[in-house]
Amino acid sequence: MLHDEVVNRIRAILLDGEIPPGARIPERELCERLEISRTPLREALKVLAAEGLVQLLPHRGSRAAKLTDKDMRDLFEVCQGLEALAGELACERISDAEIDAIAAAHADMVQHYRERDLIQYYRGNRAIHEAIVTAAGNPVLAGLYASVTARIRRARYVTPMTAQRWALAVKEHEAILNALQRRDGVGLAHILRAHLRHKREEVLQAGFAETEGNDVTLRIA
Amino acid sequence: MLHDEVVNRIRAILLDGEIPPGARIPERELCERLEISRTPLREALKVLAAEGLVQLLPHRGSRAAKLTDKDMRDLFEVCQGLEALAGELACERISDAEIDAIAAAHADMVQHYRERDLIQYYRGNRAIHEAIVTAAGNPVLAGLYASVTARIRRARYVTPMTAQRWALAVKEHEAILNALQRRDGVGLAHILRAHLRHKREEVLQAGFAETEGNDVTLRIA
DNA sequence: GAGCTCTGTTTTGAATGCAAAAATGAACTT
DNA sequence: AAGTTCATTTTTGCATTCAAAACAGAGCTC
Repeated sequence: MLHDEVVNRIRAILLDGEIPPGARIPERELCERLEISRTPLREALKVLAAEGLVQLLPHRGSRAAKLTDKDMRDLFEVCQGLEALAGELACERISDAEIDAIAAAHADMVQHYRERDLIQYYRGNRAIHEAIVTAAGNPVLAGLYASVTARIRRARYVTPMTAQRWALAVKEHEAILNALQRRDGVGLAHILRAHLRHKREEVLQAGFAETEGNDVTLRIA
Repeated sequence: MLHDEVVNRIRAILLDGEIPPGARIPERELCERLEISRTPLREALKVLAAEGLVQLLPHRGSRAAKLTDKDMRDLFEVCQGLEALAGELACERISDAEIDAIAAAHADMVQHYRERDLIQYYRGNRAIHEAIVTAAGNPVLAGLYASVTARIRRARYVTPMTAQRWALAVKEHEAILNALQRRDGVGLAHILRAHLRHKREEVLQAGFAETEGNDVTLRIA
């Protein structure tokens, strides 16, 4: 198994919440499961620590990173900035074919909204945002975006998605698609910022906080 | 020696250009120099690879990453976005004391400009930009910024800093300080973007490209 | 009975050893 | 002489080993 693959598999385990935030990472167990020895496992853990997904405590092993409200806020803030930048760049560089693909994904997502299928809706949502970042044509940006969204997503949350909020989100997405089609970079950046600000408010208002007593209620498998 | 320290020392070696871009990283030699064995060294190299400073080639060792024109452009683009975001946030959160400190650093830098001391000027310049990022009060942002600027700086370049360009840069810095003092986030973001765009143009126009034949002329020790 | 100390166990972090892959280079072919 | 092939050397990547640090728990002190 290649180094990157080891990193990705452990990342997936963390993102899936299989090792909950704050929990110790069982070195020996993971070694057996991935059928590797401690050396490559530890290399991967250091990489993930640099990414912010794992916390290393000298002589006390590694734990799955636990996010505070502040961390979450910071991550959203940066995510906003990155998406806004991606939106602007995407408008300059996106091809008609890419716009069509995003329009299709958007229609798909709206359909899931109509069916009130939250999971599929989220999936479609994510695909659109990722497509915009990809369309920006900047791998450095894409890399940072992936790292930030991974950390956010790792804290699996379910916001109490009210009908109003959901409707608003869909409306915003329509505006996003519209701005893209008009290739209105500045407008798109603004909409994306507002969109994420709303998302953040939802999440934080829902009482996100990965503290001892408060992390079970909001987590889904 | 602690893990992070190993990473930092190797990072410093790379940033200092002691191992030029594209060059093989001599594992054995570095081990002797840092007085560590291969295990911790290799852990550090994987971390630096995740950061983008080192390139790992399976079964062929690691090399100091080499940046193309495109990489450089991408890095500057992201850097612009991050600084603009930092500027906006800083205006919301910066304390009077921090503003005073930046004003002092600015005066210092202007003095170096008057003395035409480019090295000191660059140093002061960097300190101001870093202070703004710090003032944004967002460690996630600060971390990404550090990673991006490290990669940019690693490609040590000397742009043919003409009198006009230098004067313009100083003028822009005055506007930056001014916007900060007025706590004009949007304005500051704009100025920072323009400032970095100019910087990028300088660097790229100067013919940056870490290709085989073209990497000596522009590098300083 | 609460708290401290000391000892045995576990776990961590790093050095070493070993198998496999790549680089080197000498001999050979054309 | 240029290119190819094969054996030798070097380097890489990982498993294992080893010392030191943290942990756990029994016994001791007060």
